[in-house]
Amino acid sequence: MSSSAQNSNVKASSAAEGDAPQRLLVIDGHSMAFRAFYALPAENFATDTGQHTNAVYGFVSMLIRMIADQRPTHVAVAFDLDTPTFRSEEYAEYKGGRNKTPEEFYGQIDLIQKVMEAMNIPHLSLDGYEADDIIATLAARGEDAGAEVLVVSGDRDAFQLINEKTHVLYPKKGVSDIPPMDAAAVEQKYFVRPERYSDLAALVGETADNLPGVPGVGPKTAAKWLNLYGDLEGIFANIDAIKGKVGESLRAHVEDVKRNRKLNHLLRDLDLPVDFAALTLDRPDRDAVEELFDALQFNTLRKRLFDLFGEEEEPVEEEPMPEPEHLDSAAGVESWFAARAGQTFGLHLATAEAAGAAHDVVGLAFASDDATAYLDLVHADQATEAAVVAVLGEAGVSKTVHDFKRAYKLLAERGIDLVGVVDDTMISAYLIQPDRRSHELGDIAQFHLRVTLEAGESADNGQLSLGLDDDVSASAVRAAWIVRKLTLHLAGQVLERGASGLLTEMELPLAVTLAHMERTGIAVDGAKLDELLGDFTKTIEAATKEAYDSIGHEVNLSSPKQLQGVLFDELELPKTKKIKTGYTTDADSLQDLLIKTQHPFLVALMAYRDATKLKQTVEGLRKAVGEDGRIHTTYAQTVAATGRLSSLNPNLQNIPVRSEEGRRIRGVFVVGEGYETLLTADYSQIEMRIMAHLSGDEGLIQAYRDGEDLHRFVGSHVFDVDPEDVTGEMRSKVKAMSYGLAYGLSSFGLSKQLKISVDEARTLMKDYFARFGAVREYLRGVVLQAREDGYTETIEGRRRYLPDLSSDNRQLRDMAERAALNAPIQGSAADIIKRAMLGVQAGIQEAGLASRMLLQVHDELVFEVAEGELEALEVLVRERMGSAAELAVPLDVQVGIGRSWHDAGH
DNA sequence: TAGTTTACGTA
DNA sequence: CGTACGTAAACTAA
Repeated sequence: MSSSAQNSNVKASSAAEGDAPQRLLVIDGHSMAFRAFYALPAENFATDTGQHTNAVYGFVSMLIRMIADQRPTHVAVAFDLDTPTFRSEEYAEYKGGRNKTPEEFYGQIDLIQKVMEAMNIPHLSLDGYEADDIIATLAARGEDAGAEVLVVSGDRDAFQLINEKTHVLYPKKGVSDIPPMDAAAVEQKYFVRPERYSDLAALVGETADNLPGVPGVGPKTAAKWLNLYGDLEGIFANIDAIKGKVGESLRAHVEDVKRNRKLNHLLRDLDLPVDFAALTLDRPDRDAVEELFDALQFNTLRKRLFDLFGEEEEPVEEEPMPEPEHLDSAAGVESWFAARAGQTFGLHLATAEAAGAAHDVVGLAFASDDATAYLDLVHADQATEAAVVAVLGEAGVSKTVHDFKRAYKLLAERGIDLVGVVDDTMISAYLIQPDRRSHELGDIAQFHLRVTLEAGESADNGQLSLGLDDDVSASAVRAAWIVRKLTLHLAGQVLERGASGLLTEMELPLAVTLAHMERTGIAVDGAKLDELLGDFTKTIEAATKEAYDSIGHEVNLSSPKQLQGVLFDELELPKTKKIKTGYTTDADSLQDLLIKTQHPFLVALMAYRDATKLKQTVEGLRKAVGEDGRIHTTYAQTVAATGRLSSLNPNLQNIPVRSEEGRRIRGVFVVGEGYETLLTADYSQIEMRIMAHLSGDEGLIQAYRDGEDLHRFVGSHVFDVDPEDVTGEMRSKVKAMSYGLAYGLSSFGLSKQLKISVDEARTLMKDYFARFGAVREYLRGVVLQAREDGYTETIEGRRRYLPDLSSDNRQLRDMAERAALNAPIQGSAADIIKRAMLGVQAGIQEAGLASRMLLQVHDELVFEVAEGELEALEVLVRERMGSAAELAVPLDVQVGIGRSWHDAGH
């Protein structure tokens, strides 16, 4: 015999004994390995030596998930051997006709077995028998030991094992969706109890095992007979009573059925050299796992595995918060901080609703390692306030806050400077998990510390007109205490993820710069705004009338649902792309419909859409104009997963620029009183330059160094013509492709965008990569590396974690791959302009200029230039933006000047 | 009233 | 079947 129970060091655990329920997980090794193999693309999972690992990865991933979800006390994996079994001896064609094992699968079973050995999980196989028999035997032993048994198998023969103690986990698709099958589930699906399943399978046959059943008999007929006559024996006893074609068919194939039944019966009493205790789940052999996973290049899986078996996480015993001290005198403030010199203080601002949507600071909460304090700013006398202002403005006193930019602005409203901030828990949490949707204090406290910020009350909902409110001060103190704890907790993870530099050298200083930009705002011309609103309103009215006339009745042109009725039911235009609620009416499709049908309603509808969009934008801007005649956007520093900023209330990063009508809106953003002009500065083609840099493609790099028209240059190579012979059409195709590549564009997508055939698009891409091979290598490498590491990285080391790169869900995986292609490029561009902003801001200060930075639009900065500073500022901006990163290609900066954003554009 | 869907503006 | 965002209106569910 060649049984291999490798684990001499698996010992009976005492933890699993006693009253604790025992649970045995038995896995069909080959079956699950194949599942994993087909669920994950082999080309994305390979080591440097060329060994494919997709089946290994999927198998181990599935195993980890099973152990985490099911919490078994005992685990075993059974494998088939290549040698003949009693079944193939009996019936030579058993399991014949199967497709040849794919080449990429070779060696992966061995690797899975090695992983099992490293994980101290017994794997078994037995000469002459199949894995199913081993599983059946182990299940029987588990049942005898009083354990609950879970069989994981993609083989339906396992259903015969189901009873009250034993359930089967039968994978539906991939390796992540594995619903448990119990007796009821089998009955629902096959109309017989599990103990009759083998009889049913014998009648119906099993294609996968090359066992033909009775022709014309499916599960329904078989179940009917079995329920009528009890079991197979009963059927045979009454075989002559069965009428019709199927009856004849059955009588003609009795021998086949008997053979099938003999072969699909699983043996439950094999002589296996392990007892139940030997299957006890033990901890992995850490060193062996390290070594093996190094070779397999499984980095994220290693973490998941060790997390699973890691030290049981202590439920965070919440340290009782010290009673807050009330700081109500200058001496009190000074002595409280003096007694804790050198510590880092959690700071939280208590705020109250002020006029409009604004907030006022009404109090300050502090938390040190072992004490908390609250200062009521509303009632504090001047000396007390001066004392705390000194603390806040003292760089030597370290503070940590949640949402530094907000705190900085709130304090700046009162003329207070906040200095010495060494951590912002919102930014730290963001750098650790940039994909999280919320980084609010309560959410990250819950996630990282497993504590609740506040039961019910939030920090700024108190009625404070009369002064100190207990709830408000209490929740502010609590928040400061949590912020302090979070900083301690997050610091290690920030360091571990290489984000310390980003935090202290980039994001924290940037918060101050952004605060200044937000407070400054940008001036708008109110009269011009009103004029635009009138113009767009007129256009809307005209378009609406035209639309109604062309179809003979009214309809809400803003309602996609009503439009569907008009377009596809009433006018019976050709159907567009399907969406959840029917067929899309988006601009692209309307354009297509117009070309096909020339229907005047479409023209009016498109004009209506354009004009309403513009009007909405104008209305939004008008509502956002402050008392100072300026618009103050807010930049979200912890929202975009790639590292970009986003802009809200209002969004000034999506002001129209492409259409002439839309560009008029840029004309309302003007230079403010006392200033000379606006200046815009933008990076030209920064993402393409980053692509050239990251890929190291000599052709692209040289083109940029020579200052060539990049798209013309690429076009001449792709279409194999002289640069001067590149037509406008060729240039725009190449441009679309070049940008598309950074987004993971497919040939299908490219064909759609350029309105060319998929074949033509494919050829275009092929020719592109033939000339710029390094780009293809780079893009391929990004995904492979990210899959291995679990994250992508920008030039400043900003990471984005993409666990879905290993998902067996095709759609999720594809999305993650595209995100992986784009994140380093978009994120590096974000790094560069952030560096540039800090550089420019520092330069303005060093030079003592009165000019100021107003807006950032991803690759563009907008400045308000003070009298006589135009030349100095332009030089400064060009210099600092141009030197914000050292790339293999130059960073080209284009500058425009004008009294409005429109005029300064270029 | 709160959340979702559709559409569309920017880089 | 191209990434990253924010906003608004209509619609749906509670």
